[in-house]
Amino acid sequence: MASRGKATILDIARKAGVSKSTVSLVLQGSTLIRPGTASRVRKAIEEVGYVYNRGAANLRKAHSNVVGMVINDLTNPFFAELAVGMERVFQSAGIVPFIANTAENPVRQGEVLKSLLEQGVSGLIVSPAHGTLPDAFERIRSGGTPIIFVMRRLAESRVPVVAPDNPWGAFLATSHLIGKGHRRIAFLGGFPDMVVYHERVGGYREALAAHGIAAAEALIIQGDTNRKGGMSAIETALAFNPAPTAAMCFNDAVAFGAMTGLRKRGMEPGGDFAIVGFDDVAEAQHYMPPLTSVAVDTAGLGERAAHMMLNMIRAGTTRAGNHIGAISLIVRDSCGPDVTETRRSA
Amino acid sequence: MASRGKATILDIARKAGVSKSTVSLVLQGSTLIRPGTASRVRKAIEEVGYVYNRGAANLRKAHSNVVGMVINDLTNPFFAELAVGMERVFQSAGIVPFIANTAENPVRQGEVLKSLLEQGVSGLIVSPAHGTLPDAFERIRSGGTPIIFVMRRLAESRVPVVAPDNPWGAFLATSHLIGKGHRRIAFLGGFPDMVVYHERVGGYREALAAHGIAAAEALIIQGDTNRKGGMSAIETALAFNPAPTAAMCFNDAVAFGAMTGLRKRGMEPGGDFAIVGFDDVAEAQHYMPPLTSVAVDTAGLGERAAHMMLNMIRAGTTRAGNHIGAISLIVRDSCGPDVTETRRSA
DNA sequence: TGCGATGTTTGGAACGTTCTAATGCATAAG
DNA sequence: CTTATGCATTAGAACGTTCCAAACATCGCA
Repeated sequence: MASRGKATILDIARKAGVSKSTVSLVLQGSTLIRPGTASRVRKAIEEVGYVYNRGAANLRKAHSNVVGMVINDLTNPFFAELAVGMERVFQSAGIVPFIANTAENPVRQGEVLKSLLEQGVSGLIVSPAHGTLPDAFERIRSGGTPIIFVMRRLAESRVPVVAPDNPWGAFLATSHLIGKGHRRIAFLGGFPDMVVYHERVGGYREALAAHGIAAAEALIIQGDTNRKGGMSAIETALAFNPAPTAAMCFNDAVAFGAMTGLRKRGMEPGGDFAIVGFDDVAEAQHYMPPLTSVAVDTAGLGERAAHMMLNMIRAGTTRAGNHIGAISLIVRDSCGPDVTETRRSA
Repeated sequence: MASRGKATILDIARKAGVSKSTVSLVLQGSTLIRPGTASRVRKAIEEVGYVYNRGAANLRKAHSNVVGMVINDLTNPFFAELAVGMERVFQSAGIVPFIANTAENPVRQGEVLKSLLEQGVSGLIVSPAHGTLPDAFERIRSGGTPIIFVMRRLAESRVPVVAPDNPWGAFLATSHLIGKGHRRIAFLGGFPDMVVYHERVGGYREALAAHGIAAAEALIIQGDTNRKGGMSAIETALAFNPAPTAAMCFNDAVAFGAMTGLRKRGMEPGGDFAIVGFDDVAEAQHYMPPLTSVAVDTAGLGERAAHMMLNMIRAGTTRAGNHIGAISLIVRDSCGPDVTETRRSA
């Protein structure tokens, strides 16, 4: 019975002795149908194990209750948190979020985007993969599908963005390091083709300048924004002479990697070298030593992005203002005690 | 042009001066169409910015190229890794995996499952949320949709499972602890309504028995299978007198939590108390101290599950054999040096 | 010239839903 | 006893695709 061809609205209409229109009405909870009829229909639905065919429905309705969230790296707990933050909002708004991972690969991102679009998503929230070209997104946007970027933005793009205040976060973090007495401070991780990179390096530079410290370009070390990137970046940093005594990291993953790298060289993060991260992932407070980091209110940003998307969908527009989230520096132990004057000049 | 109503196969047919059937054929790469015609059609497609409507297509075709992966906790890196492992396989098989997170909530899981089904997925890979009842899945299965469980299984369910060799893993890990000289060994985390729990506790018990150690029921401490659960479990464990000197943890997240808990009490994991985890997440080797853990070949399990699903879809069956993956104990520093006889009796 | 074979293209029905307009049927109003 | 008013239900066309069967074109060959 259930095995050959799924049951349709028509089957259950027959079973309940009504027309398909009535069943459809019941399905969408119309108040038009008399309660008695409605419950009879519902019983039939239950009995047949009917599953609604949203594809067929969308064919007529043209708005689809599913949005896509395209994430560049789901194995980074930060993005995982972000994703579940958004998911929560969508779920309670009755719309279904599908998560897709691009593994920082623009080609894969293209495929994923295509699939989502073909599936008829009514909106897209994207954290673009490293190396993405903006035109694909412009095309989607001008095609009428609401789309917004989270965390990352693209240089020449007019897609609305939800992101933390990167320059200010980096400024605060770097200033903290300077306040501890450090003067040779490295910046680890990220690539110049990411806007976020410029924002964070910018904040770092400004902090140095504000304290009259000349930025040493050689201490700005590019690299992948994950643990491995952090390990090799710190390696490079320590090879310089004189070596830096502290590092501002592109994000927490890089910071964790840098810490591991330090230990490999027999140095203890916090004691021998100060590290500050960015994102303040859940792990940061449990790490050894607990990581000083820029908290960006991950869940809050996710929720904000989701709400923005909801509004865009409701309003049927592809435009919206940007949102720059407030940040705060969470001081823990990874920067150790203040560095003394004598040590600094050593 | 693009703004009012998306372009359809018919629009592009008009544009290319052919029939809709021809366009459809081109779209599915049929060799029937003359190359010249095909490229003319393709050009038209490009020009209009046409996006394929998979919903409409599935209406006729009845098999859908999308599978759903339902994960109980995406913020646990272990499951994130598992998900991307599966994703890779699916992607290269030309089918689109949608990831959904249930946040360990059976109600949410129900909603997610419903949505996925309505969307017309051709298969489902699920890591069931804690507290799930099996009947929902049995219904899906008997409805003809291939479904398999990963990592977790349900007691009374006949759904195929891909999981690591839990009993053997726990046996090995516990034996390692015993070999180090520990006799009072706690088991931390998990709940008895999870099959995995029984498997792992079972292995733990067997190891104790094999070495003639009586299991102390009070040292088997239930709790959430995340960091927080680990923190409170170790708390409970240490309150006993005599306190245990080592713990086998349900998974790495619990182990990390337990380590944090130890430090809170002024004890150093590895030195003062031995900890072993389960899963061997990427983080384990970078932790302080590096965590001894049971490696389950996460990516491998994910790939295996994905391939199994692919086969089921191709064969049009809802049945398949279980797969129990081999495990191996990765010894690192979290169990410290051997405990001496005198210390053990202290 | 007619015929089959081969290769390319096409019309139209079908898929499962929504939605508009129309229907039937009470009841209330005139 | 009509006629309007409201409520509950329904027929049928649409949505964008696939696929079958049929049509058309071209060709070689008797």
